[in-house]
Amino acid sequence: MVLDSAEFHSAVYSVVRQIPVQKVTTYGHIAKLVGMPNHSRHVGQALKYLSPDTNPPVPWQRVVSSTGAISSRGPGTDGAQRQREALEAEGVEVRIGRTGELLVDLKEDGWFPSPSEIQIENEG
DNA sequence: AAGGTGACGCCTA
DNA sequence: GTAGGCGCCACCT
Repeated sequence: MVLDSAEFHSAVYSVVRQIPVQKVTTYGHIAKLVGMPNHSRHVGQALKYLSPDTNPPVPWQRVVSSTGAISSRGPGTDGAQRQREALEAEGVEVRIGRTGELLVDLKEDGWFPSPSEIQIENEG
């Protein structure tokens, strides 16, 4: 498996598509599920390179960092806000941290299946 | 070719 | 509970 391959991307997408509504998981856990536990950053890359018209859709809003924080994507961008709105529209509670960070409760809404509980397109 | 960056995560003070 | 440092590796300059 090569990191920047279509294979890697489709593996990531197939996992993300299996996140249930009103649940969230982390970049790191997805990395583990696709068999590359030290490549959480590349999970973010794969989502970043998603096109809006990807079909079937990939619920990228259900992926957050290991602390439960929604990644800001840098000061001039609205990605974090759009992710918050998408999550709240699904019924997921999003809190605001002291420094204005958007936080979800991983204890309550986290979804961390073992690899055997999911299907990975490339391997199945 | 070389160095910096990033939709991250873990370990240590 | 918070902050800072380091590891990670494809991509961009």
